[in-house]
Amino acid sequence: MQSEPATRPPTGPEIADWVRQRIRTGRFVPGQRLVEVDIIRQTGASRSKVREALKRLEGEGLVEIEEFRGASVRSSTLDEVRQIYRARMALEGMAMHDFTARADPAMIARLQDLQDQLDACVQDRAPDRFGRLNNEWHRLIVEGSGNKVIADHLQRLNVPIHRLLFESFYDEERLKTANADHRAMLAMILAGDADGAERAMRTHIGDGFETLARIESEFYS
Amino acid sequence: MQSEPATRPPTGPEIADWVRQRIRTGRFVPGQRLVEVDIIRQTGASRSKVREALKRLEGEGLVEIEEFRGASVRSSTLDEVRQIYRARMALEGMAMHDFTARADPAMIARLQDLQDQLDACVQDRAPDRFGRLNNEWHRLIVEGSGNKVIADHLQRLNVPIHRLLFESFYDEERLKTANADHRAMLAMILAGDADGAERAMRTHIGDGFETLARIESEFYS
DNA sequence: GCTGACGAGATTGTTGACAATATCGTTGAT
DNA sequence: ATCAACGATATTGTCAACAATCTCGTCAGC
Repeated sequence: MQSEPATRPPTGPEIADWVRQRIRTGRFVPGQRLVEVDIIRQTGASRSKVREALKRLEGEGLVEIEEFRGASVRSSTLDEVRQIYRARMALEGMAMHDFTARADPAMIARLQDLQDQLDACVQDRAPDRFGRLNNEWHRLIVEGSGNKVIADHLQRLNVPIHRLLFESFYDEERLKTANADHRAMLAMILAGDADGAERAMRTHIGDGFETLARIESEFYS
Repeated sequence: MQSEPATRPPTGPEIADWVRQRIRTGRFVPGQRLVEVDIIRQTGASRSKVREALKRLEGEGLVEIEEFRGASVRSSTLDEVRQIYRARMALEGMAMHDFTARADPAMIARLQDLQDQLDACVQDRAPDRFGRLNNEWHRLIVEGSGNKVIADHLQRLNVPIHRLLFESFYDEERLKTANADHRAMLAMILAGDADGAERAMRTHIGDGFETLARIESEFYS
């Protein structure tokens, strides 16, 4: 980001992205304080923009701001992660319902294309690529539902997942079952079974939380 | 708010509340520009605080901020209101599900108490009071679900409903059916039927949107 | 009369300085 | 050695002045 020192200074949302990314990849760990001056030095932004970005991230629940102590990366309890997943089940389930009901042929084609690539990842045991394609799959459903309000709220429901957890999230077993879920949902979409697709999405996300919880309990034992 | 000129200046969130209220009660109408200096004069806050509040409200979707043109009250299309209600169906439905599953006796007692008061409102034809108690009823369900994440997101899902719409929202017919819904849900909660209660909540909110849409189409014809 | 350029005033965006508070090492008493 | 009071430094919160941009009335030219 600071490779070209002569470019325009970053805007507020860009700083927010920058911090978000660093939290996701584990360069900022839970509890770590986010000192404004450090972020200014590393990004070249002005203080107002940095403060604006931090406030935004506080709204997303990623950082915590205490008066006169500044921002620090929030560490969520397992129970809070459960609540986040519960909200995702509700919203993404609804998105799946509406996606199925609207069923644009072009969208379905894109979904099938993605599905083929996901199948390939399972065959090749490529968990990293699978993770990215998986994100795209979920985003496609949400965008395709045509509900921007739900899309907005889901964007703010990102779990502050640590790097170590992430790396072990997609073991071979999980990869297979997740992909099987995807294929089952695709079938229901093609059949126009909106209620069934919604239920499937909810259990799919619920299973994701179970997996995460299992890993976390192993991780801390 | 400025009745006592010697009190401490209002904080950011307080300004946000102040503006929110004025939008809800129709003193700020959709499209109206919110000039920073005016808000400063009327609330006694500093400019930074006002700007902070407006940014927050932009995040909630209540106001729109254009560069060098400032904030104005956003007017949502009927389709966007539909999306909002769709999100509320998903989240409040899930909240109802979890509330039923957790079923704290003290909470249920409070709910029954509220229900009695609502019944009285229907008898007395007191739509204003009914509206307030209705809000409380919904909030009780959400709080009682124990999911703060969902509670947070629902708080940001308030529809910018105009005063005129609001006044005709609770006609006698609507009052009766809404209250019947509430009583049916209470029965399901007592029976421990979480899935049924969730479905009932979803259709209840869906009906609310239908009513709103019907009024709006009458209003603009 | 109509149109477009122009400029004064109004409004928002940004920056930097200053105030308020926390942090942390130091010192001195017990 | 321990601990509390203190002070220097670091960090955040607030505000006011300045810069950038928009708005709208005015006026010259056609």
